[in-house]
Amino acid sequence: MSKPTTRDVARAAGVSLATVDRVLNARPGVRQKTIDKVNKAIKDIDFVRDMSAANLARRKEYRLAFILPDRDDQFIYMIRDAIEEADKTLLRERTRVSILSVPANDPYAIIHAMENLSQDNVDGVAIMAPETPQVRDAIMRLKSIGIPVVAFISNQPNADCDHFVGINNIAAGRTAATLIGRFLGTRKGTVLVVSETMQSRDSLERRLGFDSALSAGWPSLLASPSLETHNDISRTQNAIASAMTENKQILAVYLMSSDMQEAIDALKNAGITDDIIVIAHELTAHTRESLKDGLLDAVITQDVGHLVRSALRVLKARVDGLPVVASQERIRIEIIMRENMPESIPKAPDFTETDS
Amino acid sequence: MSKPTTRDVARAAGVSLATVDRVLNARPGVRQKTIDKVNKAIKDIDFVRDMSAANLARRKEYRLAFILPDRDDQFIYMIRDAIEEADKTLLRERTRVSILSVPANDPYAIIHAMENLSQDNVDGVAIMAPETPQVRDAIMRLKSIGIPVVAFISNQPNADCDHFVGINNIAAGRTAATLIGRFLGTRKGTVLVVSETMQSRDSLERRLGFDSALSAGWPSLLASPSLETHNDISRTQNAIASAMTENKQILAVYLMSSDMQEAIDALKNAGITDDIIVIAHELTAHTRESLKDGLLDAVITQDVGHLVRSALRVLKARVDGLPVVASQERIRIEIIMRENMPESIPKAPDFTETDS
DNA sequence: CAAGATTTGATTGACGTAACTCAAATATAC
DNA sequence: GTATATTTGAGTTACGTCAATCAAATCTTG
Repeated sequence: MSKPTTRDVARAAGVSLATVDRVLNARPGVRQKTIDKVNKAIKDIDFVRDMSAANLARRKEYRLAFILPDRDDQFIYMIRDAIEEADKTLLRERTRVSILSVPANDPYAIIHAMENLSQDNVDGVAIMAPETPQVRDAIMRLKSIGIPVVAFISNQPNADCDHFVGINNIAAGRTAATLIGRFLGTRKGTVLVVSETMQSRDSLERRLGFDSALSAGWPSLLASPSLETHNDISRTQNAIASAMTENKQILAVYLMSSDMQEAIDALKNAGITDDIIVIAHELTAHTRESLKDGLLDAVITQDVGHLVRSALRVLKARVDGLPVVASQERIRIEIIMRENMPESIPKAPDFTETDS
Repeated sequence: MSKPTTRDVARAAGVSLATVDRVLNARPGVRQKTIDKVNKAIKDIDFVRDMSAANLARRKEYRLAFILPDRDDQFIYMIRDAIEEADKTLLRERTRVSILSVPANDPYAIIHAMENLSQDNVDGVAIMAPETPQVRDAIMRLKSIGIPVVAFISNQPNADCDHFVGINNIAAGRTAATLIGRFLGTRKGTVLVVSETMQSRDSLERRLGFDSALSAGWPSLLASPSLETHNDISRTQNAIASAMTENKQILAVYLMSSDMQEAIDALKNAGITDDIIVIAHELTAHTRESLKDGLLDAVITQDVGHLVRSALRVLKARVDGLPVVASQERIRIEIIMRENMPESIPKAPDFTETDS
């Protein structure tokens, strides 16, 4: 006996095909009693709706969009690449993925971009943005008009997003502290903490996790106040140089934001020695190089490909009203050292069929 | 302009729909000249065949199978669970996944199981088995009758598998050595290496990576010869107990095989102290517990859900003659410490639709 | 150049679901 | 009880591809 179809459901429930369709697609005009009858029949005969047939018939296209800051940042570039690759591969699954770049320094640009989104633009949105009341309101608007929204990399705990695709930053901070603590053993001294800004929730959470793990596990190590670089090269140079010369007790450095190439350069210029532990976030071309050099001792990272695909899967599931597989959507906190650094992955394959 | 269909291809190539179909599905009776014409048209108008429609029309089911050892092992259990979960979720995509358990101690059982496989059983196979000439031959037979095969967790470099789904075990060994080296700093002493067996390629590779990284980075640390437990509890107890008492210089222990609960128990019984670093493989209920206890300092692991899904994706792509997305199929070597241990994930959701 | 073989065209009915219409049946209100 | 609103049935067309048939056109070969 082959797989049951909607026809079988109709027969089992003693209703017509039209009614089954109404129930399956949550169309109005069906009594609760009938709905229950149909659902029972679905369970009884173990019906699972054939998504390929459904999508075919529905000739639906999933139009999904990412809103990203237009920062000039290796990490953002990697995300872009991953999105473009995903767009290519998902073409055959009737899914189009687009990127909306918004100026990172203009807090209203993102609001305007989001205001232009509606049902006839887009079916789902992934947002990477700092948490502000305006962004929250814009997210709420999208949700209210029935567009699923996921928070991407930066969480938006107060906007009621459908999902958060990203790592637990408190745990990431704890991990950084643990690595530094274990690498330093019983030595006594200071850990210099550098962040692009402490305005963002991500930084605050990392700092929180870092401090709690460090003080709990390695009381002999003292974390410095957060040195903020604000994306300003000369400022970064000066601040780090003076921090390194003033404080001779610095045994480790925690670079809390992503792709802090200026800070790494500054450390080099300040004549940092090999025995000082340096930990950074996100494996990019830059951090990869510094890991090889030995300047960086470990990088805490998340897989951008996985992030992007996870966001797309979740959005698609939301659009279809399906549950998500929680275990698949957990983004892992990865620890990369020189010894387990993956080789650079070749670019996306081309999609000429390889029939023979 | 919406997505091009076979009809558009036919028009662009100046041939009939039937011919396009013949070319697309590699049916005989088409001149090379015409084939080229059609392929050019496909490229020109950027046609991608709609797999859902194709599968629907073809009413094809993907029947995929995993061959697993029936070891009584938490890691294997986790793999089983992941496969069953995948089977449930893939039901709606006309994919059935089955598990063939073969006795781990009987080297011929797997051969017999594989001999029973043919085109009318299965469309693709993932094999987790030690590398033997018999297994290699059986894989070659499957390949020769057109069934894609991937090596699962244990590589089969001499059988010409379509893919290897698993981690680079040399890199895993290197990672273990690096963690131990960095955690111990400049201390001098011995690292006890324990493996279930050294017969398997996995163990050999891990050992290779471990030794090379340890001797290169931490010449003050000496790795012991591999202590083999052969899945024998009392033997494990005795061997570890005597190793620990005889050699007072043991600063670290590397448990090279998966789920070595007996070895962990033996270490406990031998009165292992907190300052001895212990590293194990695979995050299971057991190792998770020992991480919490503080007995284990780190676990090197691979995500079973990812492993299973990756194997299924690759097999499906092979069946369809499509390329795989390399970056998505890279299995990561994960480092888990107490501080970044993911909470236990709730079991698979049930699949009652959540339309509202 | 005829006979046969090969290649191509035109057409049709699946596959399982969606979306729509119109009519018929049933429920609810007054 | 009738009038009205709500719920259900029956039927149709479409989605993009596959698979098959049969006829027509085009190539080979001697």
